Amino acid sequence: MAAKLQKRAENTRNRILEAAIEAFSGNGFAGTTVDDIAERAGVNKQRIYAYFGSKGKLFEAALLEIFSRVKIFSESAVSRAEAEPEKLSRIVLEEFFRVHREQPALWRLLAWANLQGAESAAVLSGVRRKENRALRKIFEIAQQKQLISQVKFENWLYALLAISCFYHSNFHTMQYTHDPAMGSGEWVGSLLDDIGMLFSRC
Amino acid sequence: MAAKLQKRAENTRNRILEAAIEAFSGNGFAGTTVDDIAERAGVNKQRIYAYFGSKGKLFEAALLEIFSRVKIFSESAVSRAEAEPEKLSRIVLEEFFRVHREQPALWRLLAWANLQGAESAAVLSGVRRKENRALRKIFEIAQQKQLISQVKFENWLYALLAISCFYHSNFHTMQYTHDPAMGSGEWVGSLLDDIGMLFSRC
DNA sequence: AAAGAAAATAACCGGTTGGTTTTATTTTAA
DNA sequence: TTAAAATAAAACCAACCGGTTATTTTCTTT
Repeated sequence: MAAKLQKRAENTRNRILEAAIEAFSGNGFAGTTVDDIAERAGVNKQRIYAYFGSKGKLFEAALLEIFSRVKIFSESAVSRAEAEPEKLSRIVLEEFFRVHREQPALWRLLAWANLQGAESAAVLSGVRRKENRALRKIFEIAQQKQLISQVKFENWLYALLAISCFYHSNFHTMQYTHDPAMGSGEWVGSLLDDIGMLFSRC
Repeated sequence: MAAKLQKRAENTRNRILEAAIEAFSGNGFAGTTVDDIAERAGVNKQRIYAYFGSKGKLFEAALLEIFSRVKIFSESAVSRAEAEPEKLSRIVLEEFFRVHREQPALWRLLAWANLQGAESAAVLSGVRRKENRALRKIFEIAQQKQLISQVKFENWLYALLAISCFYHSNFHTMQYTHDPAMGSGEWVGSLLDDIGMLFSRC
């Protein structure tokens, strides 16, 4: 870890990280060259090794960085959920869809990392714990009010994460194997309606 | 397309396809070398170009091949569903989990293909149409019997596909960002229970 | 303002790998 | 026997990781 960087160095480091997110997200680890990252960042290649040590460690840094950049749950969503707790599942789902649409680098980097195996994933240890705890509280309140059926929080959240992430991460192939209309806004709307219905209290 | 190959040639072609599935599934397109595939297949590298033309076309062939090898729905599952149609969602979900566990090459190749963009996905055009139709019939019968709530078949199937595929394709990272216990059999059992509950009629 | 430290660049290279093609030769099947 | 199938070996050219060295620019401290 670089102990104390000057402002300029910090800026260079950030530009490298930003470029790494773009490049790795787009082409994966094996498909990305260090030269490409250097060029995107407008930085000399040697700086990459100076600040991150190796291509592999840069990938891990990029993976960690994307999590710190992406807020998975907006303030406005929280207030919506507090105002209409009976629509909690639908609101959360909409948020997840929005995040994945706006920040494709998130699901893409995750997908690359998972395909590569367990190694690079370890940097994510404990990430998102705070957000999950906050969401759990809202969930439990809604459940106490009998607005959500008696399922475990983990399973409920897992399903919403899966349904939103999978849409983006399998978009291309699912158009051929599932439904060619998947790309339209109405399709997503109908999906959210139906899932929201299934997830509301029985 | 090779018009009429001798038995030996057919066998060689199949060995290449098998090796390509293994290699591409494990290391992705950029991470796999043609030499590696040739070695796995026990075949001269030149044969690959003779039968498939290029690394890219071989990838597409492997993607298509894995679909023809994987039956997504077993006979025994069909009979279970006919015997207990009220458990249809749970049965289908179990089947999907089983397929992805037994044939990781399926979700892996799909994940690589989706990350690469739209190009290689086009070979999948229409694949699985027959299976989807068969499943739709079972679904509609269960819905007429009021055993499943009034959601669209596409949305219902989409959710089950997402929940089962995402578990495997995001297993490593989700252990850190969601729940370290994800790997246990009880975890999956609990998930299937809860999803099955949510998806049964309200 | 000058000196010294930190940050960044330019340019190259060494060794390796990779996709694809070619040529010549050998094995197998009809 | 003859054609198809397969091998062996090399070659081409481009790209890539990681690192080095020498030089220049910028910042901080005195």
